[in-house]
Amino acid sequence: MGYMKIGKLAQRTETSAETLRYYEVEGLLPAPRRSASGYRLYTEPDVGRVHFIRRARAMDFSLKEIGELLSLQVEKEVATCGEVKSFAEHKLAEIDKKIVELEKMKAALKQITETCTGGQESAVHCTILNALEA
Amino acid sequence: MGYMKIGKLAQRTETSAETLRYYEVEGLLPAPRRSASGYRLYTEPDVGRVHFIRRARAMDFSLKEIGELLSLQVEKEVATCGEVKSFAEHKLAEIDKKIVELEKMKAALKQITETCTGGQESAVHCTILNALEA
DNA sequence: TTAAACATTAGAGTAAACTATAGGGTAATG
DNA sequence: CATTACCCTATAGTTTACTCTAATGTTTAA
Repeated sequence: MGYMKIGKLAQRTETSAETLRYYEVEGLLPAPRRSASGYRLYTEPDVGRVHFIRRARAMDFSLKEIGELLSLQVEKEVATCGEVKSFAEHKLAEIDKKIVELEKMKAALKQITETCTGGQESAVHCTILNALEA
Repeated sequence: MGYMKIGKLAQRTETSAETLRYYEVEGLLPAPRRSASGYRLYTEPDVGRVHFIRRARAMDFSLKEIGELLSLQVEKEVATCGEVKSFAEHKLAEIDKKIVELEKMKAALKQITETCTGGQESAVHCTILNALEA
């Protein structure tokens, strides 16, 4: 008990079975146990792992980057705390950079949506178009 | 006078000539005048248009979306300011969501770097999944 | 004047992240 | 038991946004 097949995992993580198999090929998901007939049998922690992947993807992390983040977990028996810490710090800096970039984008877009009336009038004076041109 | 060939436009917009030709094929740049020998001859407004495209790309608008924005621009008389605004607001919401998620991940990583001693012991307690679940 | 730098086209290649298809076997339902 | 739903592998196709190649013609500078 406690095992689920790929369809269930797909459903619970709002992913397709194809994508899950793809993640396995790409090394993001460990090859799970198999049933006698060869079906993949997943466990609860796999759900968390897939959720993590999906969340990171939504943040535009590449699968490669996600793999690196996840490797923090896989190698926990082997890696020293120091290694993990410096890796995490490195990733932290990257994330900070990403946030800064997004904040810039946000500021630019916000400025233009705020000055735009959003009304029915023609877009001739719409600042979004003007702002993007400037 | 006043005309420039593709190399010049590429240089002034920090784009490659290939990319400019690609934008033309994709309908983002209108087919320009040609010299007697068939060279593309661009004018000043083309610089602005390419800048517009590059800016929008930097804000993660897809080429398709940019095409829509450009057509709004072309149809300035027809399009309403509201149409343009809701377009930008949609993008803004997407960016906001990404930032929120990144902040979560940042917190998780920060927790790791703070609880990690950075010493030689095993990293069992240093996983990002644990941190995110907590 | 001739070599380089630059332009043209058509078409192929690239990378990432899926998504779909074919041709099977297995499990669950009535 | 049969039918439907599900799973398997291997492989091919898709999308986006370029990027490169080949074969060839045109400008420009020494």
